[in-house]
Formats: sequence, structure tokens, C-alpha cells
Amino acid sequence: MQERYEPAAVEAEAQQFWDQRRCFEAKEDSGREKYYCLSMFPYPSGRLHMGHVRNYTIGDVLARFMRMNGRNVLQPMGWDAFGLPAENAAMANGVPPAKWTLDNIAYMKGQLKSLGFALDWSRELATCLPEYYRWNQWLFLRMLEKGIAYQKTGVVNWDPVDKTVLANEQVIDGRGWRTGALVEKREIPMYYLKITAYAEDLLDALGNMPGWPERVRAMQANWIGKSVGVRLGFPYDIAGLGAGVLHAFTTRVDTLMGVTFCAVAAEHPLAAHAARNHPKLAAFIEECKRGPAIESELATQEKKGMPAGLMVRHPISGEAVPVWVGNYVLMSYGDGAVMGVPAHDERDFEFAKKYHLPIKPVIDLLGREYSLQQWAPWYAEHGRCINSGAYDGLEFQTAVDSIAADLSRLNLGEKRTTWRLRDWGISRQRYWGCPIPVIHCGTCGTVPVPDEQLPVVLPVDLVPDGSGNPLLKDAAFLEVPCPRCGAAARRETDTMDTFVDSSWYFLRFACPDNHRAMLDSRVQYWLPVDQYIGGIEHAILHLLYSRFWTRVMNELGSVAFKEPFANLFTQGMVLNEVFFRRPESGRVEYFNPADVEVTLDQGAQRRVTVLRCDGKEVESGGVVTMSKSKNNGVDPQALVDEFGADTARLFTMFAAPPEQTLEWSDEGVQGAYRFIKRLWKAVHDHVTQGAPSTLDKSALTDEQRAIRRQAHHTLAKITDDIGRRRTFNTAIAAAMELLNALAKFSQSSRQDRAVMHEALEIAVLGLSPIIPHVTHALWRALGHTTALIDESWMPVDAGALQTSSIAMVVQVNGKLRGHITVAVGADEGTVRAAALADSHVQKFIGEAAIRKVIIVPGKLVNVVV
RNA sequence: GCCCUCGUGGCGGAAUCGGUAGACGCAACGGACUUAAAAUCCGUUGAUCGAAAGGUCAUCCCGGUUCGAGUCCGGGCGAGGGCACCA
Repeated sequence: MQERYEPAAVEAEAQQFWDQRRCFEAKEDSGREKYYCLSMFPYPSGRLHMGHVRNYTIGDVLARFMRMNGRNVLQPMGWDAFGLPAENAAMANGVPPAKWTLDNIAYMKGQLKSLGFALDWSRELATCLPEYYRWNQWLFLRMLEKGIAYQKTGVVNWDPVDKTVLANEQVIDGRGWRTGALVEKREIPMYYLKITAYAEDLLDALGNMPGWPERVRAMQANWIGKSVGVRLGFPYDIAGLGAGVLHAFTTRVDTLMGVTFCAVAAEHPLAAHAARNHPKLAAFIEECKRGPAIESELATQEKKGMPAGLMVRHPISGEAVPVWVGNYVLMSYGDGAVMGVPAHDERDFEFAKKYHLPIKPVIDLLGREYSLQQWAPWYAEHGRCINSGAYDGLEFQTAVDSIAADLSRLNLGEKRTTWRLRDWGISRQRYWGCPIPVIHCGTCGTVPVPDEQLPVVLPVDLVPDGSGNPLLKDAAFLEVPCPRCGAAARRETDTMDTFVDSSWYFLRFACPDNHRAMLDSRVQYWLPVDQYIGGIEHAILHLLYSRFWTRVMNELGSVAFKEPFANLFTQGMVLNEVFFRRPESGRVEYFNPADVEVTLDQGAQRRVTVLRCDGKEVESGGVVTMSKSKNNGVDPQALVDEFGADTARLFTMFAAPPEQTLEWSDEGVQGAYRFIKRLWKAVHDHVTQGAPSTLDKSALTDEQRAIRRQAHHTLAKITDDIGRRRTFNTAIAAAMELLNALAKFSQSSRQDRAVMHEALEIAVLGLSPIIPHVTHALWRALGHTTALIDESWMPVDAGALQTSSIAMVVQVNGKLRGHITVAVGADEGTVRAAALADSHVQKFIGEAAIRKVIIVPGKLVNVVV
């Protein structure tokens, strides 16, 4: 065995070994229990980032651990290959998105291989290839047939200069990112998937998903947003519009008698009608439409409104109620109108104060004093009706029931459940995506592409130039005969949201080579995914869409289950310090931490941060998420090149628990590297002394027994930490402790060497899921002729853990006062006597009478005086 | 605004079911080896009082439950994340 640890050679050797034996190619085997371990597939942006390294290392540790515990493990990898960045790169470099994407995939695949992940590359897939996305199209057609996919108009951001639709991220302060033109909103026809039809089931099932983190389930439940309430009507008879009813939804119909106005969204038909002869209102409506579409901005913006000059009638009292147009009313939720009860809704209160609308309290809470001057949180709580005529004195539920019944009798309302969840708009006016398989014919209208004409192949040689979807100028793609009448027709140029691609890729990994069907029976063996691992940022959309998609496929009979991911693990973000300079004029300039020299002033009192190239000082902006915009990313490749994949893996697993944020630290990487070197040296020093003799468990000294106990305790802890707790950082810490103990263990006898040998095997095997390359080499060095990857996880020797005596602590009134050693299994009387006999304990008891003695077996004694 | 998560030494973090607070690592300091440096190895390291034994204080703040609270409950303060065309 070589004395020096050389990661490059060790890792190349191990990777070659696994590759040649095809160790990680998974085969269906009904006789073995499967384990489908999946990390979220990457977008091929060009290079791996530290978030990928973290994500895939977590998955790899679990996959390797489960493999050694006898499971038939599938760990596949693919590429989420459609998307906007490829178009941006194409515009910047004049390269077609297809070439850019495939080049990136080739490079990143090499990076993944160099990190030594136990991936089954025979199942690799990329969503931008027709063999994959044709099944998007196929299933979309099935959804069209079933009415799950349908067409309606939707609002998009329109850049009037580039004449193109912009993504939200391409709109900066209301202007197009390239042209700087004021962005307009446009209504265009789009395809939607009816996810709302599954809202109830998607919500209910969350209650029975113990393998998902509580917070993710809470986020999804919130997103689905079930509200139980009443949809009620305010009748009107308006000149030029005639008689009608303004519908509004409320969860607080018990406050109905407190209504002093109604507010409608800018896009509401009543608003449009009122604006006809009212230029100021029309201008205000335009202003609202230009306003934020994002909920967070909508919720924080100043509430503005304008009277529409129209009146509706209160459904119960018949009183006239003024209609306002409000910028805080969402057309997309409910009916785009709300009843205004300023006394009991904070937003309405703010609105009423601003525009001097009457506030009428109608709920009483234990006689608390209502002040019209200022809002108090209790105003919104449930209470007893007052100032409400026939409903006075009723509690919340009876008031709701009674008012709903009256509204129903008047034909002006009914109980209704509303959802925050909206149907999923999947049309994107972009080139680099999966074509939506429909054809527009002048006579037949919109015609689905027949199955036998699938896939609708996206041309791969176009280069977008920012002036809209290049498919619109591609005659070869565009011009097509109508499948129904044969006349000249036009192919749809919209492509699908990339979330469609990622909503079912985990199913396709079971059968990526099937060119005749989307899925086959192998899905039944591998699915559902046993462990899914990914960033918390996907907690809502991707995971919800995948659950929806799986339900649709379940209905179509393609899969036998409804939930695709049995267990979900959400890893934390990777953070790093950010450095910048703020020039007197111009924008803040960020510097990569790799280019910044950090030194400590005398006595480590002050940190000095200077840019290497010019030696001048830069400011530190604290520790934040690694991102391109802050230029604080660390290139994993540089790390692998300098220290090896094992160090990169060890550092990311050790520096923080996997679910929490991870702070980058150059020194921490050094520490990880140092530990691997120590492990290497420990094995080297041991094996150079020759083969050890066999261990005689019956003839151990106390010291030998202590080492064995610690070794097996470490094994038990690593097994539990990886297998159950998923705290890889503490598993590594335990292994470090063992190595520290072994360094102090002086060896003189043959038996010493046998104990050492066993302990080193435990350390090497226990760490192998985390640092597989170096342990592969060390296992051989320890005399094994078989490969570590094929080894079974080692069982803990219960006998090694046994002790004859045990240390306990003694407290007096909950404060630590002494230590005692008692025999294992000593009865309470003995333990009590030993505790009270301790001289230091006696000092603190003094003359006081003992009121109680609490004994926690094997742990502590608390004497209460 | 709404929802979620988290506040422990100089720093990252540990304490798994309410039971010894600070494991493990980093940094720092002292020492060994070396012509020297790097690497490596050994030791010290929450604060404070004390010569020492040992005491006292200490897990963001205030209050509660308990023999016992970093952990549970209530209130406050602070930080981070998510919020439908980025993936």
C-alpha cells in the first residue's frame, strides 16, 4: 500500500472498477425488495454548482447504504433540458439552443461521473429529445379527449417593441428586460390543465403522507387554499346593462349586515361598463392592469380604489350599496368581486378609512369596545352578531347557516367551496420547449394531431433573436395539411411549460428504452419512488404538478398508484459570503470569493478583505445563497481537481445537517481533506505491520474491550444516523471520534492488532457511502479480495457493547453535583444509596430533609430537598 | 401582506423521547519535528471568581408548566426562505 494518499489515482481506479463491472445498472428482480432513490434531475445550465453536489451526494449516500443493506437499488439520472436559459444563451452566442443544451449535458455528465455517484447511466434521458417529449404530446392528447386539457384566454406580459411575450423574470420594474419598453398585458388563447378538479383529492391525501416533511405538506395545503363559504349575489338594474347580479364569495357571511360597499377587480365586466363614459375611471383601470400580477407585490402595495358610480342592492336589506373598483381585488380568485365589510376585515378597514366609507360593526366579542379609529386584530375574530336585525345574538356557525338559508330562499346565494389553486396554464410562446400537438385549420378549427403523426418534432437548428418565437418564421414547421380536411393549415407554435416535462420523468426511468409506449409493466416494480431528494424551492409547483400528473395517469390506467413519491427529503441551500464594492457612480460590483484574500489583523481583532488582483479592500455583505447575480458561487470542479471527489462529498455532508443551509468554508474543506489523510495513514500504518491474527473475544484487556465497544457503538450510530435519522454530519463526527481514539490506542500485542483491524474495518465500511473511492482502496488494503461495493453492511456485535458498570450523574435540585459508578442492573435502592453516599452530594444536601429522589435508570439521579 | 423555517462559544454545528449544554470540525494560542517553510503530531480554548479544590453565570428576550427546559406552552424581538411564465 502506498504511503501517500493521492485522490486522483484512487478515484480513477475506483470509478473504473465500478464502470467496468456495470455495478450500478439496475435489473428488475421480483425476488428482491427494490429501493428507488431519486434526486431531482438538473437543468443543464453548463456546469454543476454546489447545490447539485449536495443534492446528489445525499442521494448517493442513501443509495449506497441501501444497496449494502440488501436492497435492489435504482438510482437514475436525466436532464431537464428545455427552458429559457438555452434561448438566452442562443441569443448571446448565436448557437442553437439544442447544441448549447447537448454540449452542456456532455460536460456535466463528465462532472457527475468524476464525483463517483452510483448512477445507472443506461437509463439516462433528456426531456428535449423527441423520444421523451413525444409522450408529453401523447398524454396531452388524452387529456384533451377527457376534457382535462382545455383552451381559454390567459393574460401574458407583452413587450410592444420586441413584439414578444415575456416571462415574469424578464419583466424588471414593469419594463421589458431587453428593450426597456413598458410591458403591456395581453389576453391570448392558451391551454390549461384542470388541476382544480383534483384539488380536493390533492389536499386530502396530504394528511396521509407521513414520508413527507410537515412544512412541505403545509405549503401545499396552503397553496391549494380551500375556503368554505358562501357565494352570494348583489342584484342590480343598471342603465345600459339591464338587470343582473354581482357575485362575490365570502367566508364571513355572518358579517353580511355590515357590508358598506362592494369592490370589483379592474378586469371585472362591471368595471369595464362603468368606465365607458368615465375617462378617469378608465385611466385608473388601466393603471391597475399595469400593476403587479405577483401576489406578494399585490399584498404589500398601497390599496387604491375609485367609485364606479354604480349601485347594487344588499341581498337581505335591499339597501343601495356602492360599487368600487379596487386594485387589491383579484379577478382570478372567486368571482373577481368582494363584499366590503370594513368593520371586520383589515383590508376593507384600511380601504374604508382612506376613502371615508362607513364602518358598521356587526360582530361583538365578549363586550369588547370597538373603535372606529384604529384596527385591532380581534375585529376579525368570530363572535356574536349585533346590529344585524333578525340575526342578532347568533354565533358564527348558526349565523352562517341562517343567512345562507335565507340567501338560498331568495335565490341570491349558496354555500360554496372555493380554491386558491387555479388551473395550470401550460402554453408558452417560446421556441425551446415541447410543441403542443394541435393544428389550426381555417375550416375545421383547432384539430389535435393524430397519434400516428406523433411526435411533433421541434426543429433543432433555429436561433432565437429576441423578436418572438422563431417557429413563427419557420415554414417547414408551420405549414401542414389539416389532418381532418387536408386543406392547408397552420401548426400551433406554442410549446409546453417545462414543468410538464418534469411531472413524469420519474416514471419514465423505469422504461426509458420503450419506443412503443409511454410506460410499461416495469413501472409496477420500481414505482413509487422510495426516496425523492431535492431543494425546498420545489416544495410547491413541481411536486404538486407531479402528484396531479400521476393522478391523471392513474385514471387512464397507466399506473396503479396516485402518489409518486413515498418519501421526500428537502435539502437546504448552499450559502457563501458575498463581497462587493459600491462605486460612487454606477452599479454595485460583486467579486467572487475565490478572488478575495481574507486576512486577520493583529490578534484576530479585525478581518481584512482585499481583492487579490489590485490589493484594495472590498466590503463583505454577509453569508447568502450562492447565486450568479451575487457572484459568490464556488465551482465544484476546482474543488474536485484540487482535493478529489471524496473531500467534496465529505465536506458537504459534514458541515451541516442535510436539511439545513450549508455555509461554504475553505477551511472546512481543508479539515475534510485532513481527515481522509488521517484515515489513510491509520490504515497504512496498520497494514504495513503485516497481517493481524484473529480476534479472541474471550481474552480481552479492559483497554481492548473499550476500543471494541467504541467501534461497535460507532457502527450502531452510523447505521442509525444514515438509515433512520438522515443526519450524515453526526455519523461522520462519530467516525472521527473513533479515529481519534484509535490514534491514542497503543498497540503491543497481537490481540491489540486484531482489535485495531476490526475497528478500522468498521470505520472504512461505515464511511463508504459518503467517501466511496478512498474506502474502496482501503478495504483492499485491509486484506479483502472482494470489492467493498458488493459487501453487506456489517452487523453490530451486541456483545461488544456490553459493560459491567455504568456511570451516572447525581443532581441536587436539578443541578449537577456528583458522578457515581454503579453495576449494570443495580436496583433503585443501591443507586439511591450510592448517590446519597457521594461526599460532594452530601455537602449540598447538608441538613435539609430529602423530599424526593428521582432515578432515571442508567442516566441520572436527582435528589430534591 | 400571507405562509414556512430557524435563533446555542470567535465560527459551522452536537445534545435523537424533558435528564451531564457545547460532541465533531474550523479558527486561535502554546509546544514538538525542521536550517526554514509547508505538511504532520501533542496540548489548551464559553464567561467569570479562585493558588487550587471548586463555585457562580450562560442556549435571542419576557413569562409559564416541571423534581429537572436549548428541547414543551404563551407573548415579544431578530434572521432566512417561498408566494403561479426561472428551474
